[in-house]
Amino acid sequence: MNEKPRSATTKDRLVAAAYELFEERGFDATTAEDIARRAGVGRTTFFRAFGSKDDVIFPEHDQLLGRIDERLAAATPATRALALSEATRVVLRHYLDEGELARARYRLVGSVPALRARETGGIQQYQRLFARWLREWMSDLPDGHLRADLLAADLVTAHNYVLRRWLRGQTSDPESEFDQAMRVALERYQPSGLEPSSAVVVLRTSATPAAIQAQLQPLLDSEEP
Amino acid sequence: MNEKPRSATTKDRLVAAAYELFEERGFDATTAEDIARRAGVGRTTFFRAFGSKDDVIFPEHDQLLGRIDERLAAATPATRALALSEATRVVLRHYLDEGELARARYRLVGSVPALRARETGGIQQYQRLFARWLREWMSDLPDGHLRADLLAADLVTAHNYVLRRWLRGQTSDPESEFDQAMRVALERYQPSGLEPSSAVVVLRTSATPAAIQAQLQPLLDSEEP
DNA sequence: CTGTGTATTGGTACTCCGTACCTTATAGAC
DNA sequence: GTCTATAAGGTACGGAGTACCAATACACAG
Repeated sequence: MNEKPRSATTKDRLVAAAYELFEERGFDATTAEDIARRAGVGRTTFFRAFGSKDDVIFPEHDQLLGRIDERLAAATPATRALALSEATRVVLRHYLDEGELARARYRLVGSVPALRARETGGIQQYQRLFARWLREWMSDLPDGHLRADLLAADLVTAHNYVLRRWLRGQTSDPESEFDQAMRVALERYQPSGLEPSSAVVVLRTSATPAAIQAQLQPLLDSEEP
Repeated sequence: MNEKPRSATTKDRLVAAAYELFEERGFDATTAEDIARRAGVGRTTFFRAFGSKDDVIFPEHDQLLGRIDERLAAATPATRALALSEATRVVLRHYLDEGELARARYRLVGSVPALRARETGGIQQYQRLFARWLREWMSDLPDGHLRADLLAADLVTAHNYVLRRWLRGQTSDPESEFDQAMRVALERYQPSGLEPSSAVVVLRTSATPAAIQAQLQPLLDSEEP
């Protein structure tokens, strides 16, 4: 009852045709009919597959938002900092996996103001999702809601900082730059007034040593890689 | 050689007509011709005054950006924290002065996704302007560019936090909430690893005591109000 | 194989946005 | 008065997005 492979193929052909034409003649000079024709389908089919011309460039945000939400929902109070970092990493990995497609989108969005607005709208959705969880987690701190909004903005900004460096080809190791960026961003996440280098870990005494090790390892890895 | 009063009146009538119609029948159900007709002008005149239907809602961003840029350009190394706070306050004051108009825009933008995207695009412009200055000021710190981007995001986020509370009628003293929000946001602005409660002040020895007092007073005010 | 219901696609027509271009009118300059 | 410049209205056009209808492909029961 999901999508059939044939349907995915049609969408993929449309995306490929769109990127080709956008790079050939620019976004504004390309009509929806041009894209449809090159993909070998009718104009109607194009608008059925993508609600608008912009949507060809920005697909599947909803899916990413869902994965972030899942990751944050699974966090325990002791692992929240890690969950924030990992949820953000989900987005980074998505773009890294896209490879050249992500770079083509970056070039395109950078040259078309209308698409820029659309992209920042998508980014804002991530930020609001993070803020929703963080407000819940930090609501009893002084200025908790404000600090939650700030941390959400920092996470998204740190992500974009690393992503854009990678998109521009300014880094060959985005993952470790991302680790460092997350460390800086998460300086804001200090539930109590502890030293930045300390950590609070809560473990069930009934847990096996192996389980404890499994939970601790990623925390330690993210501290000193 | 600037605008004539008559021209301003026409634009004002169009803005008023647009807000009326948007609240009556909604944004999408209102055509550009409807607005022009109610304002008593032709459709062509509407598009000459505002480049698009969205522009009726978001005017004069360029002017605000210019004032922020001026304020930041005038900062000396010792007064940069204050300049950041004051530049952000320029934006807040602008919306406070608009009064009910700002609230009408807020209601409208909240209900029309297309306008939301447009608004976040404008916000992003502020953020990028702050980031441009901050990158210059912080470029020799470790992770300076990243920290500059984060602080820019924090300033904009803190501003929006207070502004939205005021727009929703959740505060009667936005200015002092803004002071507190700026204090929290500027925690990120620690050029060296000093205690958060300390400050670095550089003064010319040739300055008169009165001039020193004038420069110090706002800094002290923003520390402990 | 045939008939029937269903889902996907293509086609046509429509509204509206935004732009280009042309015409008109109003207001000074002389 | 005429001449010219500037603001305004009118018309026409291309393209986005929507609604609706026709055609075709497909599944499956009989």
